[in-house]
Amino acid sequence: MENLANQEQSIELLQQLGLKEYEAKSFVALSRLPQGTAKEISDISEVPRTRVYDSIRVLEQKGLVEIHHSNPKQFRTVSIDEAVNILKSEYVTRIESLRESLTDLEPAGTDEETEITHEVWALSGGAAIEARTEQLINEAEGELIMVAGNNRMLTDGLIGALQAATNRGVTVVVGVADDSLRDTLIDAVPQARVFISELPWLDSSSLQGDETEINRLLLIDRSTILASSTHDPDVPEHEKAVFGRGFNNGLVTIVRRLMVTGLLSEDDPGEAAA
Amino acid sequence: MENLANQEQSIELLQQLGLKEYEAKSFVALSRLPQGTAKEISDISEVPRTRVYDSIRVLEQKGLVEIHHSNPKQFRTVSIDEAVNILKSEYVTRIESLRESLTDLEPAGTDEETEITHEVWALSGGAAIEARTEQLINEAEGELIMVAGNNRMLTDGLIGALQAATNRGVTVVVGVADDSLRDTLIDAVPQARVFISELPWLDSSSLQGDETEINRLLLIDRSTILASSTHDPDVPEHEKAVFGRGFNNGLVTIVRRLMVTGLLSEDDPGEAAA
DNA sequence: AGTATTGTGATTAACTGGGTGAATTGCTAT
DNA sequence: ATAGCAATTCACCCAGTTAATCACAATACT
Repeated sequence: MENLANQEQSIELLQQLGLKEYEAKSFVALSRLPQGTAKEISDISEVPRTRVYDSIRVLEQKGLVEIHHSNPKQFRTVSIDEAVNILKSEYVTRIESLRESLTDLEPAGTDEETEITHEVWALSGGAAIEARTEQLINEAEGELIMVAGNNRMLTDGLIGALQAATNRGVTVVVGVADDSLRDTLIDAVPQARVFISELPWLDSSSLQGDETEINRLLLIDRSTILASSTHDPDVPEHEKAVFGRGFNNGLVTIVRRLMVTGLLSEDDPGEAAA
Repeated sequence: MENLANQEQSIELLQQLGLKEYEAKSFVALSRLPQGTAKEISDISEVPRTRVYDSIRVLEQKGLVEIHHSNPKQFRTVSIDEAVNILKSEYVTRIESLRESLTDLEPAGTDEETEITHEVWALSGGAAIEARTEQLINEAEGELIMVAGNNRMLTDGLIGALQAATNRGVTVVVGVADDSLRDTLIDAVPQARVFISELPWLDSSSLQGDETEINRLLLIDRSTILASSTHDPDVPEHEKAVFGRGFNNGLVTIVRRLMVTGLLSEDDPGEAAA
């Protein structure tokens, strides 16, 4: 039965990569055959036979399928690796062109640079949040406090950034979820202070009906914070974050107080005063 | 005015990468501003003000835009690099998932393995054709004749494959369009016989009204051929090819005769007999 | 020739996305 | 407070696209 799932997933992915439903289904059907006619494809996919021809024609023009002009026509896919590489190169070139053309867009001159007082921004998506996290870490000048509610939040990239931060003299305090990561972190970033975070306000179970987990907490130089949460840690796209800047920012003030007191007093009250 | 073109291209590319028109336009507009409100975005894009909100919301969920929840709401894009990386990773994961799920699709058991007598297949797209070319080169056991109607047809990958072919004892004959490539080829694949192809049947100008150029010609072990052509060498997607297998295949027979006689007798009649 | 199968084209139905305006919300200035 | 204005959301319509079906021509097979 897992094959069924594979089939569904293949179709889904192909559609996300720009193919139409019939094209995706025809391609997957054809992938399961050494070669096939319109009838055979129609039989094992749910594509009306009369529409297989259109679909295959498009696939052929994308270079994913070969056509043998006999009667009945025979079709077959190029190898999976070829097909995937074709799709990949298509997107790689698009992405690179995009980077270039975005880079030299002409700035639009709306002179009113509305100053934002309480700078609190919302963003979502694991990738975006991680990128922002790394950027903030690199901005740190004096102190950096970070709590990872979940081990997979501490990627190699972030650890590298933490390392760089300690190297330029930033005080780094990191909370992690369990021992294993604690040890690797101590290895990688020896100057950092690492602890196991068991902070009560991290624990969602204390709040009834709230399945939201806190993923990341970041406090940079006591003036910039980033907090992210998610309902389902397995779906990075659902991660949501707010981040705020400015010592006098309301959000920053609250979180700063929570983190600095709660955190520094937790397992080493001595440092809280410092 | 080049900026206008950049703007157009950015919008186009973003749409190809899966964004809707309004989303793409909003993103590009916002990219030209340090930050902006719905009104500002609507002014410099052609997105109705009331639809900016939908669009931005989607962009935010993709991690491309940050939202400042004030009134009026402020929006801003993440940095270009972040944005591009997010899009890239999105597609990289999709491609990789696709490769996996395609790889273990269950083969469909249509027992009738219809044997194909005159195996002549059509395929299009520069990438697909090049991949097939390389694969055929790697199949060669005894003799390999290749003519590139155009210098850009001889990529590094192909040259590498040719090299490998000579190393396993395959006789390699390559025709190229001009001296410069000839020299680099001789360097890279010393055992190959390289010549400048000025074959009359390669020259489209001899045929009135036919703008089609021959791109590649490939003859493997005198039993497999690949021929590709294009109307416009600058648009790789328009390249079309046929390839055929089997010593007794009609197409193969004809092309084999054309190539072997016409080619080998052209600048060195001595070898034609051999 | 007759019948089944294959291929092409046209036609209809369903859906998606662009475009527009009304209803709601929130702020500001009487 | 409340009228007025801007900002925001919501709901709807229209057009283009795509899915789905049908009718018919072309081809092979008996």
